[in-house]
Amino acid sequence: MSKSNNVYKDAFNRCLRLLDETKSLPSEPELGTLLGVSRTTVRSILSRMEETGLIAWNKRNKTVLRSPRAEDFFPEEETDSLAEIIERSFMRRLLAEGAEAGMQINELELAREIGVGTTSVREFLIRFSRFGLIEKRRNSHWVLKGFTRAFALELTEIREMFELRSASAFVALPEDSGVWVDLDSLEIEHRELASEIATRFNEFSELDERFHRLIHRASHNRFIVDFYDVIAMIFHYHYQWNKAEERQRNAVAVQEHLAYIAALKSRDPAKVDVACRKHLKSARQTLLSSIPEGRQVQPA
Amino acid sequence: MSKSNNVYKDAFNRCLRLLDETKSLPSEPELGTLLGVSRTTVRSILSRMEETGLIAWNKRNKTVLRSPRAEDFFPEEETDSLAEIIERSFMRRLLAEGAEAGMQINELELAREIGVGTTSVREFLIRFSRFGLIEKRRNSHWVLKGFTRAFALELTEIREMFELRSASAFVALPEDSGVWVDLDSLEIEHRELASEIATRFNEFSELDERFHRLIHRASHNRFIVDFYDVIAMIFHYHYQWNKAEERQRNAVAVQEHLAYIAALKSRDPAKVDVACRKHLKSARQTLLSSIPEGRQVQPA
DNA sequence: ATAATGTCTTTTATCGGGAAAAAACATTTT
DNA sequence: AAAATGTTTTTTCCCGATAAAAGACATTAT
Repeated sequence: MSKSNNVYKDAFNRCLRLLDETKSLPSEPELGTLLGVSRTTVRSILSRMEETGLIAWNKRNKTVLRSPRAEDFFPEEETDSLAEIIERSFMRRLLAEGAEAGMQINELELAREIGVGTTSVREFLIRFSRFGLIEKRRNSHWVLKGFTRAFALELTEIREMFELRSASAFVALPEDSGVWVDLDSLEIEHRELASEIATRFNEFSELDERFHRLIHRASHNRFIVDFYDVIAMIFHYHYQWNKAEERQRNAVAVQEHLAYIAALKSRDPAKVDVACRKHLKSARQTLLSSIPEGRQVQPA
Repeated sequence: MSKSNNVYKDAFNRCLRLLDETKSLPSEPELGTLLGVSRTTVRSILSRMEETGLIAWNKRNKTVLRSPRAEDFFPEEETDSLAEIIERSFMRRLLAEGAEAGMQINELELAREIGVGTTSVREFLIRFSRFGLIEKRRNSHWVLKGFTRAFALELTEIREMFELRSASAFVALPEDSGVWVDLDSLEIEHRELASEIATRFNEFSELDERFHRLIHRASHNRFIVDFYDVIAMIFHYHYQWNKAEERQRNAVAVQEHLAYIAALKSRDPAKVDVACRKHLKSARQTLLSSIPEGRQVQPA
C-alpha cells in the first residue's frame, strides 16, 4: 500500500453534499475546480456515483437520481491526509504530560506508533521544525524544546511586533482597497457572534484566525504572513486542550476585536495602536495562563 | 547504494590534519567529540589509518607513523552531504538567468538532473521552503516565487526590525555577560581585517555572519535567531554570485561594523540605533543593487 | 472553434529495504 | 570504579518501486 486515496474520498464526500442542491452535475473541469482536484479524481468520483446509483452518467449528462444517504459517505477518518494524521498524533504526545524539554524524538518509534512509514514522519518533522518546538541533531535524533513559558513569550513577542506593523500598514491602505470590504463583513460576523456568544462561543477561534490573517496580509511581507501559521498552529491545539473559561475569554476577545475594527475604520494610527496592544496583551495572558506549572521551567 | 559515507570521509580528512600536530591520537570517545562523530565512525577512521600505514593502532595506543600526504585525503567533493549537493545545484539554477517567478519546480526532474533520489529532493525543498522563495501546491508541484526585488525588500524589512530589537537588547545585557568578551574579540578581528582589507576583503562575509549572529542572540528569541539563517543563506549565495565592487563594499562594511561595535560598547541606546540603522541601510542597498533588472518585476 | 470527454503519460506521495552512522551493551584495562 | 575498548543493536539516511493523483494529448460533441 503506497498511497492512500484520501484525496478521492474527501472530494467524493464533498461532492455528495452538492447532489442535494442540483438536479444535474456540471462538466468535469468545472467540478474539478469546485472540489479542488484534478479531472482524474473527478472521474473516479463520477464512476462510483454511477455504480452506487446516485447519478446516471452519460458523457455530458450527469443526472442526479437520488439523495445521498449516510452510508454513501466514506468514513471521516479515511479522508484525512497522512500529514494530518501524523500532526495530530504528534501534537497529542507533545501536549500530553511527560513531554519535557530536552526529550529525544525518535523517527522510527513515532512511525511505528502511528503506523506509517519513516519517510512521512521525517517529512513531517522537517516541516514542523519551523515552529521552533523541535530541533535536529545532524545525523542523529530530534530534540524536543518543549511547549514552555519561554516559547510562549518568544512567540508572542514576534506576534506583537508583526501585528503592530501590519495594523499600521492596514490603515495606510487606500480607500478603494478590497480590505475595507473584507473588514466590513468581518465586523458583521463579529456582531452576529457577539449577540449569540453564549451558545456560539466555540465559533470564535475560526473567526479570530480570519481576522488576524486579514490584518497580517496588509504588511505585504511574506515572512509576516507566513509567521501567522506558527501562531495559528499553536492556538489551534492550545484551544483544543485548554477549555477553561473558554466562553468568557472568547466573549472578551470578540469585544476587543470590535474595538480594534472600529479603530482600524477610524484610520487613526494612534487609536489602532491602543486597540491592537490591548487585544494582544490579553491574548498573551490567555496563552501564558494555559501553560501548566510543570512546563514553566526553561530548557537548559 | 543507499547512503554515502561522506560523514566518515569528511571526518577522516579532518582527522588527518590532527596527525601533523601530535605524536599519538587521544582515546576513541575523545576523538569522537573532537570530530563531532560517533565512536563507530572514529573506529572506521582509525582502521583505515592503520591500513594505510599512517598510525600503529593497538588498543589505547595510536602512534603516528608518518605525516599525511596529499593522496591520503579523500577528494573534497566526496565529503559533502547530499543536502549540500542538492542545495548547491538548486541555488545555481535559482540564481541563473531564466529562473523566472511563477516557474514550476519538478521534484523528479530535479532529482534526475542532480542524480539523487526523489526523497532527498523532497526533503530539501521542504526545508528550503521556509526561506520564502518557493511554495508548495498541495498534491502537486512547487512554485518558484523568485529572487525578486520584492523578496529582497521583505527580507530586509524583517531583518531591520529584528536587528534593531536585538541591538537594543544587547546594550541592556549585564556587564558580566559573556557577550562583551565576544564583542571585544570580534572588534580585534575587525581591526585586523581593516588593516589588511586590500588583500583579505574576501574574509569579510564569514566575520559579518559571526558578528550579526552575536547580536541576534541577545534577543533571546528563537524566531529572531532562526531568521538569521534566511539572511545568511541569501547573503552566502548572493556574494558568490555578485562580485562587483566587492572589495570596496566590504571595506565600507568593516568600518560600519566598527562604528556599530563602538556604539554597542558605549551602551548608549540612541547611538546604537543610529549606527545599526546606518549599517543596515547600506546592507540593503548592496543587496538591492545586485538584483538584475530582469528580475525586478514582481510576481503576479 | 471552443469546450467537453476519453485516453495516455508524468509526477507526487508513500512504503519497505539496506548501508552508514549512532547508540547501547559487554568486556577489558588502568 | 572509572574510562577505555570490543561487540551488538538500533536509528538515520537514502534509494527504488508502486498506487494515487495530476497533467497532457487526442478525440468528439456543441
